[in-house]
Order: sequence, then C-alpha cells, then structure tokens
Amino acid sequence: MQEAVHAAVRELEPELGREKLTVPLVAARAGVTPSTIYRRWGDLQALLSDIAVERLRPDSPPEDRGSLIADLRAWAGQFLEEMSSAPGRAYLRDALIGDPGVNALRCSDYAADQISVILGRAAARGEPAVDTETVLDRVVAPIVYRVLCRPTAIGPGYAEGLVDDLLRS
Amino acid sequence: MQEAVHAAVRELEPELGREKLTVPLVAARAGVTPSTIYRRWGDLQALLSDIAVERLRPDSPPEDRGSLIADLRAWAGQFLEEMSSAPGRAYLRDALIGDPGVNALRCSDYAADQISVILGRAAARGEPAVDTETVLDRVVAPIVYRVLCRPTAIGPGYAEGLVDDLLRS
DNA sequence: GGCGTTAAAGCAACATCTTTGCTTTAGGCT
DNA sequence: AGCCTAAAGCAAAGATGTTGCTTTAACGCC
Repeated sequence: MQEAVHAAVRELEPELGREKLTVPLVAARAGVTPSTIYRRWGDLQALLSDIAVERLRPDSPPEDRGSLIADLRAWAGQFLEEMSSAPGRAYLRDALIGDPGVNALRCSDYAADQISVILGRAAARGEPAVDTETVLDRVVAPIVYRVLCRPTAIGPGYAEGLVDDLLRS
Repeated sequence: MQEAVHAAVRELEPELGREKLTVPLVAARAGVTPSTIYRRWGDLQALLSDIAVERLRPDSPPEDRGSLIADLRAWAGQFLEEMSSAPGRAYLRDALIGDPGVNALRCSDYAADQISVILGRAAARGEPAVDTETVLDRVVAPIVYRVLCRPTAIGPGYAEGLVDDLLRS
C-alpha cells in the first residue's frame, strides 16, 4: 500500500508538477482513500519528504578510482551535480521539511556512509587519514549550503576545488 | 496592512504553536479577510517564510573585538547559538521553503554582509586577508548544515573551532 | 481448521480551508 | 472635484483535511 502511494506520487509529479499535487489526487491514483494517506503520513509534505529521502539514497557504493583524491573529487562532483539539478534541489528541500531531524539526518547519513567507504579504501591504501566529519564540514556542507542559498555562486569545478583545498591542508 | 498581518503571526505563534497557525486565524487576528492574505502571499508558508527572513535579519553590525579572530569567533558563536535554538531552526527552515532562491538568498546575504564588515575591519588593521566566500564555505555552511541535518553533532566550541581551523591555514 | 484479536483501510459526514468573481474603498493624479 | 488604479472586503462555490464508526485481512492460538 505504501508502495502504491509512492508509485502514484512518482507518476503524478512529472505529469502535473510538484505544486499541483494534492492528497486526494495521489490517493485516487494509488487506488486508496485520502484518509488512508492522512492517517499514515499526516500531510502531503511528510509524504513528499519520505519520497525525497528515498530518491536521495545512493544506489551503489562510490566507484573506486585508485586514490583518495580521485575518489573524493568524483564523488563530490557527482553529488553537486545531483543536488544542483532542479529535481535534486526539490528533493533536498522536501527532505529538510518533514519531521525535523529524522529525514534530514537520514540524507546526511547517506552522504556520510559514502564518504566512509571512500575513506576506508584510502586507509587500506595507507593514504593520509581524513575524518568523515571533516569531509562533511569541508565538502558536503558548502555544497548543500550553496545549492540551497546561493545557487548562482556555484561555478564549474566548485566541488573539486573544495576537495583539493581540504586535502592540501 | 502587511504589518498588521506580520504582527498577528508574531502574536499567535507563541500562543498556539507553529503548526496550529492557519490563514483564517491570522487574518482574524490581523483584522483582515483571509482572501487578502491569500492574494498577497499565496499561502501560509510564503507568509511564514517572509516573517522568518525578517527575524533572521541582524539588527546591528557585529561588535568590534579588536582582532579578526576574536571578531569571527564571537560572530560564529552567536550565529550558531541563534540558529541552533528551537525558534532559530524553525526560522531557518521556514526561510528555505518560500520562493526558492529569494528568501534563502536574503538570509545568506545577511550573513555575508556581517562577515564583510568583519573582514573589512581586519583589512583596515592590516591583518592577513580572507575572502567572504571562504568564510561562508568554512564557517557558515558547516553550521547551517549541522543545524539542519545533524543537530546532535554540534558540541561546545564547534563554531569557534571552525574559525580557528580556517585562520590557521 | 475455525476463531478471536488487532492493525490498517474504507466510508461518509462534517469542519475547515482555499479560490474566485464581483463590489467597495482609499489614494494618487490631472 | 472627479477619474483611475490598486488593494481589500464579501460571499459563495469548490476542494481539502478530519474523524468516528464499520469493514477487511492477517496473525496467532486454541
């Protein structure tokens, strides 16, 4: 049932656009009654927030490119690309809304997990250690901040520059 | 009229709590009709977003403490304190919702302006130069990111540590 | 294999909020 | 003074959100 509702949102969102979505519409498409959705999620935002988190979950571990800097640069570049796209920004915003602390934290954990994999590989290679929290502060946070607040202040190579600055220190 | 509505929200929010606010309630308190609010703002979120930005606007330039590091540490500490309080987090989230790019950008500009003042004073003293954008990336972005996504990962001295790390490099 | 228990979904009536066309009011301009 | 425009009021229609009660379906237990 939850799956039918999620599928209904994924179908309807491209058809109608984000802000024309309503609970009754989604319910009709999913073949359930609106009250079902209200009872499970509370409101449309919470539902969209759940779906946003689902979509932001990485589907595979980061590719191994042979060195810490190459791995981090590639990951950061791809992360920025995803987040700065129109749908990416929308998902990010949706994820931040619902249930303070729960959904946003899950997204952050996704990033932290990916970074940990990269750092683990670097450690196995004997490369100089960096901390996951530090990468969150120095790479992820600036990307997210700029995507949300200053999208025009992101130029080409921005993500990679953050990685380079971090590893240089 | 806009002022009456803003005042009504400021009155009602502490009385009822954020999520019990409705457009008709605010309208009644402000002595206007709901349609007035709908026509001017579109919906409750846009109105709350406007008010959030207003509240996040600094009311005075940062205090001069005699050195770049002291100024930045004091400012970052206070910024974190404001943002991590329950109302601060709520305002931050509200500001990010409305009108992608407009309100969030205004908040970011407030921070950038404060930082520019601090950096301008440092330059006048002949202290080594730092860039406003760099301070946004290294200090503001991590604070905002953690407040939004990982509030439990903020310990005492976190903001000051970010400033120290930045100025050491 | 029935049979109670329980959690979830349907239904339907009700309350509330949102939208909209039209009217009214207030300010600025000639 | 008398338009002209922008903004607000009003009220009705439409859509959404809420809730108590009923129904269904899954599970464990005699």
